[in-house]
Amino acid sequence: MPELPEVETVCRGLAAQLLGVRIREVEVVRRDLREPVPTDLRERLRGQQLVSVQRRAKYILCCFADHTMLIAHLGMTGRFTICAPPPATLSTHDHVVLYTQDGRAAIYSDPRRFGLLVLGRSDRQALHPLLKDLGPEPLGAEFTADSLLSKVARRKSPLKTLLLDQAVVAGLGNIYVSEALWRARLSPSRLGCTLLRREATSLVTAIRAVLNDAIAAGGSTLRDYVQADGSIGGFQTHFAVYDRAGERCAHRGCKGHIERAVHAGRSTYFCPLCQK
DNA sequence: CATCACACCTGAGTGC
DNA sequence: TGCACTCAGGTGTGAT
Repeated sequence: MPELPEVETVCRGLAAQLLGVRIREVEVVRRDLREPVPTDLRERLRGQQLVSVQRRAKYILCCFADHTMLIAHLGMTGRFTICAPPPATLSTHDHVVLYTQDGRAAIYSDPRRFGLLVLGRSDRQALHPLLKDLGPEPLGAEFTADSLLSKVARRKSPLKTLLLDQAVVAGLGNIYVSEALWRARLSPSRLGCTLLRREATSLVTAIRAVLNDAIAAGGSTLRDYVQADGSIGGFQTHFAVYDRAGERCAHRGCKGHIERAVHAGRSTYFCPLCQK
């Protein structure tokens, strides 16, 4: 579910609402997420003041005044929403609640429990095991045609698979990889080692553009995803290819129809006529 | 190394 | 209405 634009939107919502607040209490309903919720989460966060909310790849990083950092991942179905006042009873899949001193609650929910909540230190962020092997941020200055080429030039996997690899570029998921390849007119089946320099340039541009468009729309909601304030995203109506098998290709003058294929077990959508 | 099938878990949708 | 089955936005593991 939540890919970079969705996680970015959640981070912005959390930051806008919660920067500077103190955690009054922490309630852990169940610990068995993708990794166990740390047993000392409550004592580490209680009384702490939130000083920043950042995103790295698909991770939400909540940094507190003493450099304690809460690392959250939403998996496929996770939500991180702010409630005021806190609900009288929690829902089935609400796993962890942060109650603030000003009478609100940040609720972490995840039906499938593919997400996680763990602790790290904001002053040693880059060394954390979950973060240390991530590739460049696609919206950052380090992500260029050269840096992309250096990571894929010797790889024999399809571009679809490579772009899902968080060590190649950090934050793309199944939807935005299909959308970016369509915008760049590159076939998802093209092997990394065949990518030309000018193609890498268009791919970098396409990735940036689709991510920026999706962030501007508040992300994409297929089913579970909501922003921090509970509202749904708006980009799902702008998909050119994702889940649009059989429809006409939207590139001007292209007579193709969108097809579905499978790469590494995941659906890929593309136009066989204009993506080369 | 690189690649890939599979597992993790729940819920929604489909077809009978 | 119920059941069996497939699929889903992610990622870590282990086999090849």
